[in-house]
Amino acid sequence: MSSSPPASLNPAQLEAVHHLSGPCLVIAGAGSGKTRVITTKIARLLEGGYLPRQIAAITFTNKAAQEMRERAKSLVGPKAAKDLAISTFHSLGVRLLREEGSRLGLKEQFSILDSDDVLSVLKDAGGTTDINTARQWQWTISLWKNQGLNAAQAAAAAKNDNERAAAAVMTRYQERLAAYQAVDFDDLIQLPLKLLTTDAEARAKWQDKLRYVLVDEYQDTNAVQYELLKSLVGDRGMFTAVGDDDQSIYGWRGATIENLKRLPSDYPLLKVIPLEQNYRSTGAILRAANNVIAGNPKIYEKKLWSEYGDGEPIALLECDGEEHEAERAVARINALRAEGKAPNYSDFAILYRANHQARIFEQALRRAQIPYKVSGGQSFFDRAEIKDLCAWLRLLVNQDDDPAFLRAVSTPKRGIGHQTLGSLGEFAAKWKCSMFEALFAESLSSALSTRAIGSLHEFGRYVNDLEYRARHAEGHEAARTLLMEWLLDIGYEQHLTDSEENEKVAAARWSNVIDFIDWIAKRCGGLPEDGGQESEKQTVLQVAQTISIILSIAERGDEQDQVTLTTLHASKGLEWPHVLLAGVNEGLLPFKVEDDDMTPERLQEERRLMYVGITRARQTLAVSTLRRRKKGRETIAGIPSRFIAEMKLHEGSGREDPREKLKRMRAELAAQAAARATPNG
DNA sequence: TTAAGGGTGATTTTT
DNA sequence: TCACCCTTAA
Repeated sequence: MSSSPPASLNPAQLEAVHHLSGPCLVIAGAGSGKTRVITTKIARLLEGGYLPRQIAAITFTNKAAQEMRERAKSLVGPKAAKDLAISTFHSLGVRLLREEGSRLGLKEQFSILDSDDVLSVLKDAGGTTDINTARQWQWTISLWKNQGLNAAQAAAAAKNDNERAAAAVMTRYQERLAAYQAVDFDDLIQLPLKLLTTDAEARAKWQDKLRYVLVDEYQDTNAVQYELLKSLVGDRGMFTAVGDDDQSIYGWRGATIENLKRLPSDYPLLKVIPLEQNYRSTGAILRAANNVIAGNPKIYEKKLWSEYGDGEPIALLECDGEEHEAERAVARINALRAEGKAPNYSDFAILYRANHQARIFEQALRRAQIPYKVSGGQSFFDRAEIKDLCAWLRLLVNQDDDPAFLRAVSTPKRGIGHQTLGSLGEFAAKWKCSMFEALFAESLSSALSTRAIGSLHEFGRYVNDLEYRARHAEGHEAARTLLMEWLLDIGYEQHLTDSEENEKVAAARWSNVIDFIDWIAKRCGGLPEDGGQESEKQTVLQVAQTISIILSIAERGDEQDQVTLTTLHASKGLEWPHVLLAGVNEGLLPFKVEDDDMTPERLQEERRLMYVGITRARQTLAVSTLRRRKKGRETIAGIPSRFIAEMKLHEGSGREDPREKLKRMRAELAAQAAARATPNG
């Protein structure tokens, strides 16, 4: 490998890559090649003597982490790439807690609850069956945790009855997590921070382990993540934060751009490097983006530019209602394809503010027989009933899977409540074993009543029995029989009817369950294939073992030639040759519900959302707005978003507006005449 | 009185 | 699309 990065990096990128002596903040405009900077910098660090495992690159999503590792691999080779500590905030937290959790009284195999698990613990802890109440609590508690508040502090900060109730539930919730030896996603950040701030030995150890830290999407960090980074990098402050204040759109879930503002004062040696050259969009698109974002106060000055030509002017589509908007979107897609400007359907994206806006576009695209995919919607496997059953299967495969145990043991309810599970959890923590293992321990009788132990044993025996049968049921018929027996044994259909008021919903859930059973049974084989041959038979247990792999492949529906429909939020980080921003109306973008006062901060975040949307486009951008929209039975006037005016579509290049062009030419002629009149000043 | 069916309204989401 | 509310019919 050459000693210097590829010559094709621009000066700002080079500066960002080569600044190794201290803290570095890269303000990476949209499409400015930030991933390239991060991966090149990793290569540079390796050359500078860092070991791969000493370099931590932190992202927000698993997908981003995976992509970064891939990109790094092509630059530094597979061996070094494998050892790099590239991970999400949360998986870094998991790593820390697995290794050091004992210092916080956490057993090594603690459980991580997903948001579904959290919801059921909250329902239980708060004594409600109402999902919306529980969701409200979950939301409030999570925000508090993201601000670094514990239950007591939250109680003190609570401003109204709802918040006071949430704080009270939070206390019980935390007790329960502790008893189960479980943590939630927020704890994966909060607890490592607690460890590093209270335990000097652990802090020194980890600061030594991770010598250099790179953070991607820095503008999305919350208060707790800021503190975690701060204690990870210590006084040495060897880190590179890469982010864009103009793309901070997650304030509502705790991200704070204070983290960007604070950085220079917390690290006086901080080197701030803006990346302004854009390698993605045409001049017209960038001009509109710059014009819109100019309405926001700046933290760091930055203006995107590119070497590409001005390109197509931005199209403004004024529509008579949602149906019309969808029709025009379809027409535009067909037109651009007919003109040969877009060979593939995957060159198009339709972006909108709220998920439900996808519906009407789906209808229109289906009618026009244009393939599309809606990203963001929850998949079949995210449904509660499917996750219930997956928990059972996971437990069959691995009895030490505590979250699976907790879910299976309590769905359906079988007289094993949180008291029993709490004691079992404590017992398991004490003996450093899984909850399932603990359940058969002799000495458990000292911790639990005979009756509780009886129920637990009954459950344990049933799981073992089921595991035995699953090991032997082979082929789709045997599988289906077994799986249906299982559902009957645990009374799952009854559970659905009991837990759901609405009979129709319960029936729909049950039908999902049947689909899922069929899906597994089919995978157990023994069915004739295309060649007439029977497929190879597998046992239910074998299929259960591969289920997580199958699920992750099943999710991969991309690679297809389809138009993308997605929310503005989910579009961040992506790009398409042709983008349509839909429903750019007051009330929707910026979003506003009746009688709420829009704070300047809220409006600014909405503006950044618009900015993110605009900068997704490479070649053409269309912005559609509703002149009329339906409200109930009547049609009301739609007001175009203020952001449309802010784009200043008729200013700038002079190409779109002949009047502007004329004015400029006159001014130029006058200037020339003036220059001739007074030669050389 | 109850069930069924239409109409309506909807922030944004990852771990 | 999905959940909820209100109307309507038996």
